[in-house]
Order: sequence, then structure tokens, then C-alpha cells
Amino acid sequence: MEKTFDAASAEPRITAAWEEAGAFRAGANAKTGAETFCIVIPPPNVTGSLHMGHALNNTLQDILIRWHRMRGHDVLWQPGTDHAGIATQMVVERALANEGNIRRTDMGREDFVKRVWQQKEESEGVILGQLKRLGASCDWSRTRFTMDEGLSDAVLEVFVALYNRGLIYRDKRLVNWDPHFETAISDLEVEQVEVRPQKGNPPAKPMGMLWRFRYPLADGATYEAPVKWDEEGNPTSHETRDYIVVATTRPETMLGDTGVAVHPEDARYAHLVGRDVVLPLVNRRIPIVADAYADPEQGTGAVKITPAHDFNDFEVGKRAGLRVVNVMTTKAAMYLSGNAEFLEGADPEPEALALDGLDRYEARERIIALFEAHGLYDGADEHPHQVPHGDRSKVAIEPYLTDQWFCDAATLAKPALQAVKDGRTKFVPQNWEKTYFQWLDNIQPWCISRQLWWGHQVPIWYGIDRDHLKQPPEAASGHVPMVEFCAKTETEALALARGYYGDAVMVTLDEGPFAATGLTGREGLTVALKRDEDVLDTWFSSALWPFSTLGWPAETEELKRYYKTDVLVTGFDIIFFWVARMMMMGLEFMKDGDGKPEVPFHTVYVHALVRDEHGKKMSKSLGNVIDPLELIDEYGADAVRFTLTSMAAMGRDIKLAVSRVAGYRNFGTKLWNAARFCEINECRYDPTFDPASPTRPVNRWIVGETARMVAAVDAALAEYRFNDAAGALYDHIWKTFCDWYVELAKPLLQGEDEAAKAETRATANWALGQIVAALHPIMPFITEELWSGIGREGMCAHAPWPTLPADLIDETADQEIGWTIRLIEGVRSLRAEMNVPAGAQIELVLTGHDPATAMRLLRNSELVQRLTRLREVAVAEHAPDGSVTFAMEDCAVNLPLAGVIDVSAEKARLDKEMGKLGKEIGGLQGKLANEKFLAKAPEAVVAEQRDRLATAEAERARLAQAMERLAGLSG
RNA sequence: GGGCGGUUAGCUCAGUUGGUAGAGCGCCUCGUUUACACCGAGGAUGUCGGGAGUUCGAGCCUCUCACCGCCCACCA
Repeated sequence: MEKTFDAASAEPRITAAWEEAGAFRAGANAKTGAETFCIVIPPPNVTGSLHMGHALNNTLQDILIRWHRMRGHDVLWQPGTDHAGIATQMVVERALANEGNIRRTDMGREDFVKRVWQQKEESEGVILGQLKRLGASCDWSRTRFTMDEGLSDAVLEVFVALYNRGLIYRDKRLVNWDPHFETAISDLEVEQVEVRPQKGNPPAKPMGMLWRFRYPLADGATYEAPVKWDEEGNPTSHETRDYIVVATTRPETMLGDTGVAVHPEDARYAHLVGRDVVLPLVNRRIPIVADAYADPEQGTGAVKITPAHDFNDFEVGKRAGLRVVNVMTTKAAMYLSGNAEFLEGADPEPEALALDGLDRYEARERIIALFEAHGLYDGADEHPHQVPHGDRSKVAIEPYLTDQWFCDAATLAKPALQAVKDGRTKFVPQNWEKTYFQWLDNIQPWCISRQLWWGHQVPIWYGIDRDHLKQPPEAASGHVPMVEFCAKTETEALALARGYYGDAVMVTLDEGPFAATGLTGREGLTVALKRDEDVLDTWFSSALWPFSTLGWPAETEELKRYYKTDVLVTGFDIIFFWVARMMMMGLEFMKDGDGKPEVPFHTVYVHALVRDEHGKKMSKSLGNVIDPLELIDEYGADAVRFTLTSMAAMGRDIKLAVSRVAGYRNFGTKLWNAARFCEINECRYDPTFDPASPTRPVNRWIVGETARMVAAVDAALAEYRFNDAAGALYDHIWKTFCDWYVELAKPLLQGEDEAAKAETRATANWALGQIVAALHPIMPFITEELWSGIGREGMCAHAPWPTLPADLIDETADQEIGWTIRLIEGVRSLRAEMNVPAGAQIELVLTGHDPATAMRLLRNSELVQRLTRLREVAVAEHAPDGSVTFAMEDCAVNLPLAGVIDVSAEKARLDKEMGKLGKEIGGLQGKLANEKFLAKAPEAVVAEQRDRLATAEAERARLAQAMERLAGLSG
């Protein structure tokens, strides 16, 4: 064996061997009749590359998967990738721009989508290859893609079913509009960003301010407005005004104002309710209305109402019957000329019309200036506030009135809530349930349509309402009522349409671009159906992942066998996006054996997010990404995996320290060299070895320690305490096995007693085999290499998981070895403290012991001598003069150092030790003198304190004796 | 505004039913004795954020304050 494990060369070789053997196929290594264990991977974006979050997420899944597979369960880890609508479209558009400024719109939809597929084919292998480099043991033969044929079929099936159940519907309402991507997005894809007034004069962008504008009352009306108040808030002076002041953070939307609202009980304005104002610049008469939404404490108490560009205003407008006037394009530029809504009832100033086509921020600046020029500007205050932004585009979203498809999430949420309340699905850690409940309790309709080209196209075809078929085209040029045909295929849609129109009408498909006004029925009897151009939210298909990947809607063997799946492993950032929606869809479409709705998984394990050193989410745009592949290159996948596993306990953030990766690489090397040691000492594999058979305490001890370690790992993994599993392995391997067992075994392995040697060799190999197997789920590569290296047959990935009965733990051997270790540590410590030269051969004299202790020492004297470099070990009545001494619970250990010893230093040392013991004894005595403690504490605790006191007192007595001896010497 | 976390050694963090405070890294001393210098031996370092309470006993439970962070909703 080499001195170190060469991860860079071994990992690809091992990966290939696993693949060739089909080691990760569903059911591989399963015992007959074994229980199933299934995880569906959170599908990475098809154009993505492995980041730290993936590395953590997939390491944890792989640990569970490998653990169960080794235990002989029927395991499936279902892999795949996500088409990731907006993200992928963005990637391809950027690539197109780099290639020479071709825009998506110049290419046309068909060519563009073709181009995205091409990109998908190119990059899918990248992310999957990276998962393989991490060691992920998915059943790669079952890899799926959210837009492949089968999964698309599932999407259609679900859409049509939900449509027919009335749970998907089309609605015209305000949505979050992303002006960059020119699509609607869901509430979840919006993030609030605080905006503050920008520095500079003039500021780069007018924002973070609250501007006040005067809206003149119509017909020259005036009123007395209070301008000063006394301490009790009663007005003391008034002025005559012919205007009302409104305050806004979004001046540009004033072009679409259709009202001004005041609170019904606001005395300042009550008399104005019902009157009109003339909207400046636009010259549109708009009413002053009373609505409780207007907050007298906010701004001026009078609020401009723009139903087309604000969610609250939209509601106010509905209540007050106000018009909805959209003044922006899909790119959030001003849309004025040729905008019939805007022009109706208005007589815009030329300088207002000049704003047409301007970006909203530029328009804002110009409008403020126009108000100033017209003498209607009433000042402004700094007003930092939150502005919604698109999470992908990072631009401010615009509330926008459009037709969109919605999913009735509130209805679907009910069973999803109940399932968690009933414990049919559990969150680990449990506190995430609260987050889940909170969101589902307040869930809004889910906007599922996107105005993108990359995704599952909405399976809806439109045809003109049959009662309007006979109208001449010119009469139908406005809003023509349409009917929807929802079907999985064109053929089915045509059939539905034929049923609707009857035999007298010819129904065809129109492949041309969609336009609502073009949907006229042909005079005579032909209707051309047009398909809805929108695609579905990516998460719509992701929501089906746990059953669509298993073959649904076909009733496959895998679906029967592996649904419901076992545990979903994910970060908390997608509980809403993904977990909740999988719950909804699973419960809506899947049934258990009794025909009852079935959850997609019984456990959701929520892990932390890997963040940068400042606790920020790693992201390309921030440039704070640590690339897991670079870490794998440098330290190997095992080290990266072990690092992430050992940090899995952290609450919400993992701040990655590269130094730890190096440390765990060293840990692998340590194990590697322990295996080398065994090889050099001919510790060969003995298939007939029975771990209960060793007779030497050292061997019995390591068997017991191994059993303890495996039990700890099992218990930890069963409760998803990954870091505890890693910790148990780390301690056992480094401290117990390498630091102590290997050292304690050396005398036996290198001694003359052939029987002891044979037993130790077999035990060492056995213990190493257990270690390698138990470590495999976390460090699959080095363990796979070692498995054959220590003479085992087959793959470590299919090795039987260690099962060690607790009766392998031998208390007697534990005590003997534990005592010996403490003795060795004591001697070493004393030698170091006394500055005894490393080469100095000194002796040890035991005093104050009973015969059993003496025997114990003599049984282990060879070990003790060797590990502490002693010339001789002896027992005596009295310590030799000039000894330094330390106390154990059942003896005093003396090292005669005549001539070397510094008497006063030794006295000081003993003083210090006795002081420490005295303090402990004082505390224990106090406790044991406390009647309440004796009365109320459990007996075991009281007994433990008594033992501890006795030990401490005995040790102090031994040190006191040593002190007396020293007193007889000079110094 | 609602909710959830965090505050433990110089740094990054563990600490599972309350019962002698731990790890890794870093630091100091010694050491290349044939598994390993990606190493070994020894060592130093903590009013467990502040305060109060419950308890025989609190890092852990309760209350409160402070600071840091996240999520949700919303403030024209």
C-alpha cells in the first residue's frame, strides 16, 4: 500500500466499477422480502452546476441510501433534473447574447425552444457527472427530466384533472409582473428589497422618498384646511385650499389614478367625499372616495388610488367602483399614446403624452419635475421602504392586470395541512412544521402560468363562443367571448370542440401566433382553435416528482413498490416552493392500499443552507461561491462529504471552513495508514472469526468499543443526526482504534506468543472491517478501496452492515484497558511536566495498592513499559525517596527521579493537585451534606457523588503521603 | 407587524429526556521509537450574551433585556 490514498486517481476508477456492476440499481443488494427505502432527489436545474448546497443535500441523501442498501433493504434513489423555466431560459438568452446579439424574439419560439433543448442535452451530463463525482449512488439508469415524455404526460394528466375539478381556472387579476422577463411570477418568486434615497444630487434614481402632490378640486371648489393644532390635537388655524394633498412613493403611477381615498372617519376630509379632483397632467376627473384602507396616520391621510398598479388600490377600486387604467407596457415603460384606457375621459397635457415609452423610473423623475413646474409639488420626505423584486431578474416587479391561470391552492392545502398535523408526514427538525402551517394557512391562489417559451405549454385551446359564430368579423373586433377546451392532446381538444360546436361547424387548429382579437369564427362554419401560448410554472411539474418519476399515470411496478417514498431531504428555502406543493399534489392524486389519499413521503428532513462567511446565501451574482468541485479536486470527495456531514447539525447556516476539509482528508489518511499497519503486521481476513472469541483484554475491549460505535452510528442515522454519526466514527477510528488499539496491540503482534498474535491479527482485521463498512456511507471511496485492501470479497457498497450484539461489550476488559490507559496517560503527563528527557529510562513503583491492583499492573506491565518508555515496573510498600507521584483511584504511582527532581517544584505541583482535589471534595461534601439533595435527587446520582467523593479523598490522601515524604527532603 | 433561529475556548461550532463543559482549527513545549509529519506525546484557554425565576442541582426549563440573523405580511 502507498502511504496515502490517492483520491484523484481512485475515485473515477471506483465510480466506473460501481457503474459497471450496476451497484446502485433499484433493489441492488436487497434481501428477499426486504422493506423498501426510496428517496427522490431534489432535481437540480438541468443547466446548473454543483454548488455547496447540492453537495450537502446529496451527501446526506447518499448516506441514508448507502446505509439502507448495506442493510439489505430494497433501495431506490431516483435521480433526475429540472427544466427550471425562467432560470434556463435566462441562461440560454445570455448565451445567445454572447454569441452575437440574437434575441429570443428574433428567433421565434420554435427555434428558440429547439436551442434550449440543445443546451439541455449539452449540460445535463455536466450536473449529473458532478453528482457522480460526489459519490451519489443514484440509480442512474432511471434518470428523468421534468420535460421528458413521461413526466410531460403526468403534467397534462394533472392539469386536465384539476381543470375538470374546477381547481385550475383562468382569471383576470393583478399579478406580480416581472418587466425584465415579461412574465407573471408567483408570490413566492418575489423578494422584498429595501430601497433608500440614493445619494448624489440629483440622485441616480428617484427612490426611497415619499412625495406629496396637490390634486386640485374640480369645479373650483375650496375648503378650510386646518394648518395648526393645539396640544390636544384641536385645530387652531385654517387656510383656504382648492386642492387635496396625496402622498406617494410611486409618482409615475399617478397617470393611472382613478380616485383618491380618505378614511371615512377622517374629519379633515369627510366633507370632500363624493367630490371630484382633476388629475393633474392628465386632466381626468376622478372621485374622492371613503375607504377604510386610507390610514389617517400615513402620509397626508389622502391616498391616490391606482387600481391597475397596486394590489391594495385594486381592492379599493373594486369596492368603490373605480376604473382600472393600465399605463404601462409589459416592459414597464409608460404606455400612453394609443392607450384607449388612458385616453378615455382624459385630456392629457402635451408634456404628459411626451412621457410615452419612457421607463418607469425616468417617467417618475419627469413627473416630479412637472408637478414642480405646475406649482402642484408639495414637498417630499425620505422614506426607506420595501419594494418587491423578482428573485431571478432582480428588477422591481410591477403589479399588472392580465389574464393568468390559477390553481386553487387553498383547497389543495387542506389535506396537505392535515397530513402533517396527523403526523403522516413529519418534519425533522420539527419546528419547520410551524413554518409550513403558517404558509398553508394563509395560502393565496397560485399563479401557474408564465409568459415564457421554455416549459410545459398550457393544454388549453380557445375557440370563439358558439353564440358569436354568426357575427360578422367587424362586429367581433372587440372583446369576443371565448370558450376553453382543456385536453391532453390536440386530438382530444378537437373532439371536445366538435362536441361543443356540433356537426354543422368545421373545427380546425390554427398554428399561427395567438391573439385574442384574431379569434373570430369564420363566416360560415369554420372555427380555428388556438392553443394557449403560456407555459406552466416550473414548480408545477416539480410538485409531481415523487410519483411522476415512478411512472405515473401508468400503474407501474415501481410506483406500487416505492410510493410513498420515505424521506425527502431538502433545504428550508424550498419548503413552500416544493415540499408543500408535493404534499398537495401527492394527496390529490395518489392513494394508499385502502384508497385513501397518500402523502409523498413520511419524513421531510430539513437541513441548513450553506452560506458564505457573512451568512449570505452563496450566489454567482455575489461572487461568494466556494466550488465543491475544486474542494473535491484538492481533498477528495470523501473529505468534502465528511466535512458537510459533520456540520449538518448547524441550525440554519453552515459557514464553510476549508481548514476542516483538510482535517477530514487527514482523517482518511489516518485510517488508510491504520490499514497499512494491519497489512504490514499480517492481520489477514479470517472469515471464520467470531468477535466473541478473543480472550486477551485488549482484543475483547476493541470488539466492545466497535459494537458501541456501530450502535451510536445506527442510533444517530435513525434520527438524522448526521453529525453525531460522523463524530462517533471520527472518535472511534482516530482515538480508540489508531491511538490506542494499534499501540496496545503492538506488543502482541510483535511478541513471541503465537496464539496471542493470531488472535490479535484476526481481531484487528475484523475491527478494521467493521470500521470500513460503518464509514462507507459517509466516505464511500476510500472505504471501497480499503474493503478489498483488507481482503474482503465483493464491493463495500454491498457489504453487510455491521450488526453487533451488545453482549460483545465486556465490562471487565473495559475496566482493565481503561485503567491501563489512564496509567499510561498519567506517566506520560508526569514525564512531560517534569521535563524528563524522552530517552531517559526510568522506573515506575506502585504503592498504596491492593493485591488486585498489583496484579492488574503486572498483567499489563509490558504494555505500560513500552508505551511510557519505562525501564522497569515494580510494586512496593513505600515509594523510593526522590519520587514524583500521581494518584489513581486505587493506587499511587511513583516515578523515582532522584537527582533529577526539583523538590520545591514537585511540592508546588502536588500542592496544586491537592488544591484542585480539595475544591472538588469541598463541593461534593457540601452536596452530600444537603438534606434536600439526599432526599430529592435520584439514588443513582447520590451514589455517584459518594463514589466520586471517596475517589477524590483517596487520591488526596495518596498525594498527602507523597508530600510528607518530600517534607523529609531538603527543599 | 407576525413568526423562527442564534449568542458556549482566539476562530468555526457540537452539547439527545436538567446531574463533573467538548471537538476541529489555531497557539505553546517536546518528539522523526519501522502505520501515519496529512503524524505522535504533553499543555494553556470558558463569569456557557446580561438579569431574574423554577429546582437539591440550570449551558439545557420559564420570564425578561440586549445584540445579530432569517422567513412571512405590509406600511400610500
